Amino acid sequence: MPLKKNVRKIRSPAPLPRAEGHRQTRREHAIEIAEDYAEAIADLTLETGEARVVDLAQRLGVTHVTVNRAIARLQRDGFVSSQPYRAIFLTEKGRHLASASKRRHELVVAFLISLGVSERVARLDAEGMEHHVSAETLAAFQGALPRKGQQG
Amino acid sequence: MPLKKNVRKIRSPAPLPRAEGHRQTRREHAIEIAEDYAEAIADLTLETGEARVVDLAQRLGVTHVTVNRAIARLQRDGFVSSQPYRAIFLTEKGRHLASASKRRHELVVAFLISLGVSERVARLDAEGMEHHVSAETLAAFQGALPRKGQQG
DNA sequence: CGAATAACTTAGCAATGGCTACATTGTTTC
DNA sequence: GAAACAATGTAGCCATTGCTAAGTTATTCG
Ligand SMILES: [Mn+2]
Ligand SMILES: [Mn+2]
Ligand SMILES: [Mn+2]
Ligand SMILES: [Mn+2]
Repeated sequence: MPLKKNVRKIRSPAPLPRAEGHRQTRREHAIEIAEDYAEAIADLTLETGEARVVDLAQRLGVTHVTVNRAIARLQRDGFVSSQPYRAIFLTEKGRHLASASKRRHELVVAFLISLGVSERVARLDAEGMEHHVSAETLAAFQGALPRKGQQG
Repeated sequence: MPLKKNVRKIRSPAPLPRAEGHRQTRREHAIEIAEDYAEAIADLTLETGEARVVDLAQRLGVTHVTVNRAIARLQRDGFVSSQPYRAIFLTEKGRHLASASKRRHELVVAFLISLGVSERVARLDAEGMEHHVSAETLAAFQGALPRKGQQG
């Protein structure tokens, strides 16, 4: 029997509509690429002195064309600055995003390893999980980490 | 100094190229919607007797049009069967996906709560994290869960 | 220096997944 | 049974994110 009218349901204390989780997930996905690129650009700059399109493509597992267009979006959104045929640089905003992302990423990896997950799988899973770990959950991960309680 | 040729680097034991994590993440994102819809359809069918477009839209936080097109893709991929103006049903394949997804989802929520994360945030974060939790990591979550070691 | 090569850019295709506006079909209600 | 309404479907828009093919620019090397 389709087309049955929605009955108004009586609820007690507003129990977190399920849609909220999906909305949050979509929001996180919308900035995920910015986070991964920022991290990669920061890493490459540190490791090799500059971030080039080809190296980003290699590291992210996409073609250089995909990187090119992503960089254009990141520049539009204020995360990087770039000029034609030159290397890519993070803006202040981009550096902040990179360092926050990098810290969270490494914490997630360390936490998974501390749980007994193999390093390989920890690194693979963390690449996706990291973007959905809120501040509260990150703090819980950090708190559950064995030693060096400070932050080292 | 841009346009510097890539130097061939000498490596020892093949240390998991970083691109692999990003590739895995993209693969997971490609089936994420199927997983969430399968779960939602199974839940609604159990709770209210059938899964209707409006109820799915409500639960997933999108418009009914978005649901409609998603259902078309799911049917194309063999996860659901549907006829115009009728409710939506899971295929065998869809039911399997739903039950695996539901089990993983609930385990992730329970694990986060056991870590001290508030139920609200646990539910919000789990909605995105779940799709990136591999079998190995899920087992580690389960192993770290307080009691009822079996699976209840 | 000029040719070869590597890196980068541009053009254009496709799938996904969101939307609004409008059309159609079932269900309820009078 | 017809009007009103709820639900579903269709048309068409847009942004993102992947791709291949072809063109352009910078670097390197003979
Ligand atoms: Mn990532
Ligand atoms: Mn994700
Ligand atoms: Mn779920
Ligand atoms: Mn989910």
